[in-house]
Amino acid sequence: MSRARLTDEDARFIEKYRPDAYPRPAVTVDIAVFTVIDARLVTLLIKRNEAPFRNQWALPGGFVRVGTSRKDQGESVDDAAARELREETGLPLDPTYLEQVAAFGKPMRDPRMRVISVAYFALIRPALGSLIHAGTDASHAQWVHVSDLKKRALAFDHESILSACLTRLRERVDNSNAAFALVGETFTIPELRAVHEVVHSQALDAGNFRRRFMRWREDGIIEEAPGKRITASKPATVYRFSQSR
Amino acid sequence: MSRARLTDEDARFIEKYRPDAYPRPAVTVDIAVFTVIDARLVTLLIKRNEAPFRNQWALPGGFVRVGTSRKDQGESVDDAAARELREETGLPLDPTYLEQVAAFGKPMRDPRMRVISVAYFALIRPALGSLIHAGTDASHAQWVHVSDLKKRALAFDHESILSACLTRLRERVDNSNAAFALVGETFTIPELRAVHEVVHSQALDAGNFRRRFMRWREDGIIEEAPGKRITASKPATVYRFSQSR
DNA sequence: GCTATAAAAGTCGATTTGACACTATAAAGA
DNA sequence: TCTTTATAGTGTCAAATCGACTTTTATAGC
Repeated sequence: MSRARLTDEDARFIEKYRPDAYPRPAVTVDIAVFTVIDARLVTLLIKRNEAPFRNQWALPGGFVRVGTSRKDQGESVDDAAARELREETGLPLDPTYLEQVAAFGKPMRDPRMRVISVAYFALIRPALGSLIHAGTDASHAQWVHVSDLKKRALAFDHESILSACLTRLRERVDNSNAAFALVGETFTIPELRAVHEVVHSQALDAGNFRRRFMRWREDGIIEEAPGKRITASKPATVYRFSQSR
Repeated sequence: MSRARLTDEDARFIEKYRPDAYPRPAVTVDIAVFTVIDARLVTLLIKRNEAPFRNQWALPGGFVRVGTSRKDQGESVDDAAARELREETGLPLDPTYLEQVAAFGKPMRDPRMRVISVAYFALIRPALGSLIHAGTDASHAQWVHVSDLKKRALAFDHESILSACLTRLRERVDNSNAAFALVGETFTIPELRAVHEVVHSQALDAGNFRRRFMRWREDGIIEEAPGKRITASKPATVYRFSQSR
């Protein structure tokens, strides 16, 4: 498919176009960041230090930077999500996994003004997860066990957003390569199984999971890595994800 | 989960808040409307009669109506999609199926200004599909065979949007009840099979599809309806979708 | 009535899945 | 050093599912 061309007429029209004719919404991104800490699925919450919902817990996120001219239209929504993630977590590197979930656009979801939010979910490797908490003020950012979320009241409609992100996460762990972003660069079969178990909060048969794993291996999705993982009992074979870009 | 409450402080803050601090994007909805006409999957395209991309084909859609005050924040994005669908198709009733697909937010996707678009796909029953074309100016709205889309250049990034909507449609036909929105209120097994075939553009084994169908029936998703569908050969049993709201 | 056609029903082997038993290998402790 | 314990890794089996295929049945059209 090739995109339709802009005509001279278009160019003239655009030159004259005054974009202030209609009121516009503010657009934000909100990100459900997941990782696994101590064999439990956790998500990052930020304590707001501004009204509205000051001192309440919310998902990390912020406004999409929109440029000030026709030529400079600012950053993409995806880039805004990646940037906010970097800024709020303080992580130097790109997230292992970042995917858009949906736009949330009910009126009055923000009492200040009309705000439409695009939700993302991000996955962080377990080892990095602990860094975030250490780096920032502990009272400002907090990893919260997903199983404890029911007790929490979140700002805005972030409970709905988080719920949608969780559903999407579970779907991706089952049917795509998302789970590999929740283990280390190298991992054992039981480690990967633990991720699946913790995401679905249900135990999986070790033998059956291994069979499934071996099919991924045959399909070239994962490959054996050198070394063995020393555990309290029999050492486990170590693997790595093949599509490491 | 209960939402966090607004405090008095919030109320005072909101009262003083001036929402014009940062530039905002325009937000639109774009809708891929699908139906089946003459046993082929088609989507509705609209010929733009304004710049940019004047006289080019585009997906139906339009701007989300944002209110002018804190109290009146306008319509929800979902409502905007339903409204645009009504307006552009002229159909009096609600669409049988309308689902958000994703937000498209790259800068420069609209040459006039920064526009973020939320994409939806809608499904229309076959009988109603023909009405639309008849009702509007034929040169203005057109049902296009999905298999012929490669040849068409569409305005904006509507080719990407349409492609994402098609992918989602196929996923929903396979794994949810979307297909029932592409047959009549009552339908036969072969009619429903034709929908699956046309969406995936591949023939399905009649016997195996029937077996799958019968499992849906056992699960109470569909139920037998009175009467028989008269065909050129053996009459077919008629069914209906059970969850008719 | 005969024929063509498609709905409807049935068959069969291959594959997948879930539940479970069994074996192998290391650490830990007596 | 021998035994225990834990868990990685292997194997088995029946049930469910799936794809390809055959057979029966009911109707329209000739």
